[in-house]
Amino acid sequence: MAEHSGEDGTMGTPERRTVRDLRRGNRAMLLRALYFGGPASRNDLCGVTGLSAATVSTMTGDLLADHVVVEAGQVDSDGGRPRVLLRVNPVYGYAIGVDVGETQVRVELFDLEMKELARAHYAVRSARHDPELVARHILTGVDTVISEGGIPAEQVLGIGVGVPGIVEPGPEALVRAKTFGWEAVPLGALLRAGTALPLYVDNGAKTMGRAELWFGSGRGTRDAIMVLMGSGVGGTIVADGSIYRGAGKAAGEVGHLKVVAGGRACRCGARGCLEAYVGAEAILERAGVVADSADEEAALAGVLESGSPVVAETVEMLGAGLSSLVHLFNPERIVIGGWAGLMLGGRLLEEIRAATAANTLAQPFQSDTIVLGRLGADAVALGAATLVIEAFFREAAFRQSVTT
Amino acid sequence: MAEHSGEDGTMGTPERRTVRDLRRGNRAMLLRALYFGGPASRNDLCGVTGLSAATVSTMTGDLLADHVVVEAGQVDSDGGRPRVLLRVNPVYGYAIGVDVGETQVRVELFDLEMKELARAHYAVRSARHDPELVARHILTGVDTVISEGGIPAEQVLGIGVGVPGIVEPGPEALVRAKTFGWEAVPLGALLRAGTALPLYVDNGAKTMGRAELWFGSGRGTRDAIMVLMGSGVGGTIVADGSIYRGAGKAAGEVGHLKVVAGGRACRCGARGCLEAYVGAEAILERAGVVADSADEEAALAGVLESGSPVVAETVEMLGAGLSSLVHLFNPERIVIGGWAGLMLGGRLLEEIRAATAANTLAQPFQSDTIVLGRLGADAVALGAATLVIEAFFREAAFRQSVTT
DNA sequence: AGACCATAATCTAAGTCTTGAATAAAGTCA
DNA sequence: TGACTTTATTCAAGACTTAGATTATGGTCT
Repeated sequence: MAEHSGEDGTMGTPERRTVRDLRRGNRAMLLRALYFGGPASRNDLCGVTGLSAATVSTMTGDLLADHVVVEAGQVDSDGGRPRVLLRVNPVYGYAIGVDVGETQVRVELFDLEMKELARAHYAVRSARHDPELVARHILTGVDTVISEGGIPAEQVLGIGVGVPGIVEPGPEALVRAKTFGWEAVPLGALLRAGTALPLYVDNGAKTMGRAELWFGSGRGTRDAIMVLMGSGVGGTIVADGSIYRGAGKAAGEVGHLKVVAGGRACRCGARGCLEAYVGAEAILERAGVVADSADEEAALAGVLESGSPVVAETVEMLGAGLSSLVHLFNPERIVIGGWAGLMLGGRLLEEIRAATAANTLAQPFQSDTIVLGRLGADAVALGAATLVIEAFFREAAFRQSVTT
Repeated sequence: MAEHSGEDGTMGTPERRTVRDLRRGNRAMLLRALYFGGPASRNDLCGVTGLSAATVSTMTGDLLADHVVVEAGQVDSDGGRPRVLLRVNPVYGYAIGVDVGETQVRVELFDLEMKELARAHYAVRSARHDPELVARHILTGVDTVISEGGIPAEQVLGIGVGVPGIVEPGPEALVRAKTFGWEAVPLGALLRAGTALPLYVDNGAKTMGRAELWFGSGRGTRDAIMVLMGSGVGGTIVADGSIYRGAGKAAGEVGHLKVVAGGRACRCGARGCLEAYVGAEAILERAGVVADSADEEAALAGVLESGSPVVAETVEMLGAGLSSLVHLFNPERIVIGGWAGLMLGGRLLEEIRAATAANTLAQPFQSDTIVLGRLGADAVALGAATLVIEAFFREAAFRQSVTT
C-alpha cells in the first residue's frame, strides 16, 4: 500500500490557481505557525513551514514592516550568531467575543494572544430573549469593553458572536434558535445597524469547539469531536483539521443523535435524541426535579450527588452516543465541555469511558480518547473571538505588503 | 456575514508550497475536469478550471503529446474556428478492480472510462475464507482478465481491491475482518508476492461508496453518505468532496451506529448497533428464518413479502439511524446501496424517508435527500478500480512532460 | 470569388514567486 | 586577533501563469 498514501481525490475543484495565491497560502501558513508555535526564530520557521530560508526572510521582513510580527528577544546558539525570536504582535489589534447564552449575554475583549482585557456581562431574563434587547446588550457591551480596555477603537479587528441554534450564512446572519423562540432573527443586520466593525456570527457550540481546538483539550488534533453539554447538547466536528459544517452548514448536531429509537420525547420534537437523556434539562426532568434555568447548576449537582438511578442511565446513554461518534468519525479525541458536561465528567469520567468502551469493542478505541474540556465559562466568548483572529489571518495573508 | 465566507482555518499545515506544486495541482485539476466533464474544448476547460487560455493550451499540449488525452471530434461555432473536443484517452491504460465478497471473489478489467472489458469470478465457500486461497484467486483472476481482455499487460495501471473490515494503511495492507475471521491478514504482502503491479487495498464499503460518488447516485455532491447494506452494514462518508477516514482510518462504520442503547446484540460484540437490526443477517434472524449465506437474497425477499412486523421495525430503525446521520453530517444526499439496501429501498423507500423525516424535524431535511444507489453488483469492484484511476491522476499530474 | 468577420488556439513578453548559492552579520573559542 | 559556527539577507536563476498580440479556421456578405 505504499502508493495509497495520498489523499482521496477531491471531486470538486481545488482552489489554488495563480502563483499569487501560492504566496498568500504560504504567508498564512507562516503566520499561523508563528501564532500557534509561540515565539520562534526564522530558522525554526523554515523547519515548520518547509519554506526556504530566503522566503521566510522576505516574508518575515514584510510582516515586521507591517508590525503584524515583532521581535521577542534572542536566544544564544552555541558558537554562532544568536537567533532572533519572532512572534505575532499581541497588541497589533484586538478581538471582541460575544456569548449569547440562556441566562446572560457576555461581551469580552481580547488581545491577539487571547489575553482578556475587559468584560461586560448582562443578565437576561430566561423567558424573554427579545432579539433587539440582545442586540442592544451586545452593542453597549462592545462600547463598554473598548473604553474599559483602554484601547483605540480603530484597532478592534472585529466582533465574533456565538449564538444558540443554526446560523444561516449571509450578510443577515439569520439565526434559528428554538430554545430562544427565534424563528429567523437577522442578528447580523440588527448589529450592523449599530456598529461598523466586521461581524462574525456562528453557533455557540461551534465557537466553544473552536476555543477547545485552539487553546484547550483539542489542541494539536486534526480529527476530534467536541461535545458541549449545557441545558441542551451541541457539538463541533473537527475533520482533517477544520470544522465540518455539511451541505447546509448545520452539521454537528450531536444532541440529536438518536440513542433510543422511539424513545423519550426531545424538545426538538423527535424522540430518543441524546439531548433528551443527557442534557441538563432532561436529566432534571427525569429525576423529577423542578428548577428554573437560573439555578439549574445547583439542581444538577444535587441530582448527581443523590445517587439516583437516573445518573447511571445518563452515563449509559452518553456512552452509547459517544460510541456512535467513535464508529462514525474514528476521532483522535473527544472533548466533553459545557457546564453540565464538566460537572458530569468531573465526577463520572471513568464511568463514561467505560460505558463508551463497552459499546465499542470492534475498533481501536483507547479510553483516553475521551477527555474533559479545559476551558471554563468563557469558552464560548473566547471561541467567538477566534473567528475574528481567523479572519485576521486571512486578511493579513492577502494584503500585499506596501514595500515602502 | 459577508466576511464569514472563507473556510474555517486549517489547523494543520496546508501542503502547497513551491510553484511546481502549483502546476501539478492545476494539471490534476484539468485532467479531472476532462475526465468527469466528458469531452470538452480547450475553451470550455478555461471556464471550468479558471485557468487562462494560454495555460490550458500548453497543458493540453503536453497531455496530448503524452497520449493521455486525445482529440474527440469538432463542434462548429457560429461563424468562427470550430472547437476541437478533447477527452481522456480511454485506452491509455487499464484498471483492475477486485471485490473480495462473502460468497465470491470478483476480478474485473476496465478501461479508463470504466467500460468493463473482462471479468473472472470465483465462488468461495462461505465458511472458509483462507487468505492464501483468496490471494490465489485474485492473482489468477488478474492473469485471466488481462488475457481475455486482449490488452498488453504493461498497460495495466494497477489493481484495486475492496475487502471487508478495516484496512491498515502501509505496504502490508493489514486487513482485519471479523466476519472472515481475518485477524491481521497482510493481503498486500500476499499479492505482491505474485504480481509487480501497483496495489491499492481499501474497505469494500468505501470502494462501493467511491463508485457511487464517481458514477452513481452520489455524482456531483460534495457532502454525502453512502450506506452499504448487505449481510452487514458499512458506509462511506464524503466530506467536502473527499472520503473521510478519521484519525485511525476507520471512520464511516455506519453499521455500528447505536440506535437502541443496550439493545439487540450485534456480531461485533456490542449492543444496539444499526447492523443488528437492518443488516440482512439480522433481519433474517429476527424473522426467525434460517438461511445460509448462499441464498440470503431469496430469504430476505421472502421476509419482505411476508408483511412481518419485523419489516416495519427495520424501517423504523433505519430511519432512526439515518436521522442521526442527517443531524451529524447535514449531507446533501444519502445513498442506500448494497444488495440488501437496494432490495429494501426498492420496496420501501418512501417509508424509509418518512421514518427518517419523523426523527428529523428540526433541520432543513428534504426527503429526497435519501436515494437508492444506481450501481448494481459490480459497484465494489468498480469502485476498487477507481482507486487505480485516482492514482493515475496523481501520477499524470506529477510527471513532468518531456518536451521533446 | 474575394473581402470581411467571428471564434479558437498559440505565441510572446512581462510579472510574480520560490530557491540555492553567495554574502553579510554576530558570536564563540583558542 | 583569527579560525570557525550559526543565523540572516541578497541576488541571479528558474518555473509558472497571465494578458495581449498573432495565427488558424471557417462562415457570411456583396
